Amino acid sequence: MSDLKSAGYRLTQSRAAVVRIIDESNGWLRPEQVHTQAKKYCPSIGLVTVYRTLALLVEHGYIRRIHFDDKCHGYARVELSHGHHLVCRGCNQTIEIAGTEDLRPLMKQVQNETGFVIEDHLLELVGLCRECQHIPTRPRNHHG
Amino acid sequence: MSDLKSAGYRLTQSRAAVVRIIDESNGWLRPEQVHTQAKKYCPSIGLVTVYRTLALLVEHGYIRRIHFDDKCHGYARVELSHGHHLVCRGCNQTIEIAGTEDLRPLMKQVQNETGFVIEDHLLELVGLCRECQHIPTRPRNHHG
DNA sequence: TCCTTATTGATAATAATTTTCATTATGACA
DNA sequence: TGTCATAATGAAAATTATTATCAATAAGGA
Ligand SMILES: [Mn+2]
Ligand SMILES: [Mn+2]
Ligand SMILES: [Zn+2]
Ligand SMILES: [Zn+2]
Repeated sequence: MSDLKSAGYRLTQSRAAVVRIIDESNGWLRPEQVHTQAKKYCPSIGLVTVYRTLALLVEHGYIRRIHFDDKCHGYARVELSHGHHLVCRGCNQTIEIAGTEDLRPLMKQVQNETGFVIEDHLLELVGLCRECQHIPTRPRNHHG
Repeated sequence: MSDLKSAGYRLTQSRAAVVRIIDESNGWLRPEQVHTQAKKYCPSIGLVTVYRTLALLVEHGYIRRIHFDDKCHGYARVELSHGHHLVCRGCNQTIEIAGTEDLRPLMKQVQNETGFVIEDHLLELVGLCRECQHIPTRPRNHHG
C-alpha cells in the first residue's frame, strides 16, 4: 500500500478496502468475493474498481492470479518468497511456497536444451490441506 | 483419439478435425483459432463443438490449458512428458518440458513443511524462442 | 481551504463460455 | 448392408467475466 503511494498513486478508500480484504483472507478470492467483502470497509465500492485495483496490485507484485481448471480466476497475496502458491482445493486456503530456487537448475537445463530465453514462470501446486484431508466427501470451507 | 473410442466416445468428423488441427500446430491455439482452422477438415463445425471437444481432450489429458496474464486461454498438445509447457511470447510456439521429475524433491519438501497432500501441479515457463530473440521489437509469428 | 486531476461508480459494451433444444450422424446390432 | 437408439452436433440464446465510457467525486499538494 505504501509502495503505491511512493509510486504516485493515491491512497483511496476503495484501494485500502481491497488491500485489507486480501490481507485478512488466508485463501484466494475471486473479484466478486473481494467486492462483496470490501463493502465492509468501503460500502460504496463498485465491482469495476475492484477489478482495477486487483490489476494494479498484480502489476505491483502484491498479489498474484491463481489459475484453475474451470474458467474463473482467483487472487492471492504474495508475501515474501517468489510468489508461487499452494492451493487447497477443499477450502481455498492458499499459502506461499518458499524455496523455489530449486527451479533454477531446471530452468538452466531447459534454456540449454531449447535455446529459449526464459523470462518468467508460473508454478502452482494443488492439493488438500491437513484439515481437508480428514473430511470424507467433498471437502469444504473451514476457513473464512 | 483412439483413447476416446475405447472410452466409449464416438469418433466424429468434428472431433477428428479438432484433434488434427491441434496435432498440426506447434504452438498453443485459442478456441476461436481452433474453430477457424478446423473448418478445413470439417466445414460445418461449430464453435460450441470446439469448446466441447477441447474440454473432452483436456479431461483425457491429451491437451492442456495454457494460462496467460490477460484473460484468454490457449490449448496445447501434451506429448510425452508430464505436460508442462514452455511458451514463446513472441510466436506462441509451445513445446513440452521434459524432466519435471526435478520437481519431486520440491514437492516432497513442501508436503513435509505444510502437511498438504499435493495432488497436482501446474508449471509454465514463458520466454522467447531462438528466432524471436533476434526480432528487435514486438516479436511476432514466424510459425504457422 | 482551494484547485487540479487521478480515481471512482453507474452504465453500457465486449469477450468468453455455457445452456437449450431440435436435428443429425455414429456405431451397435440384426 | 439396413435399422435404430442415442450420443453428438450446430444455431441461437443465455450467462459469466471483463473492459470501456464518462460525468461526478475525492485525494492531496499548494
Ligand atoms: Mn519461482
Ligand atoms: Mn487462467
Ligand atoms: Zn483445506
Ligand atoms: Zn518465438
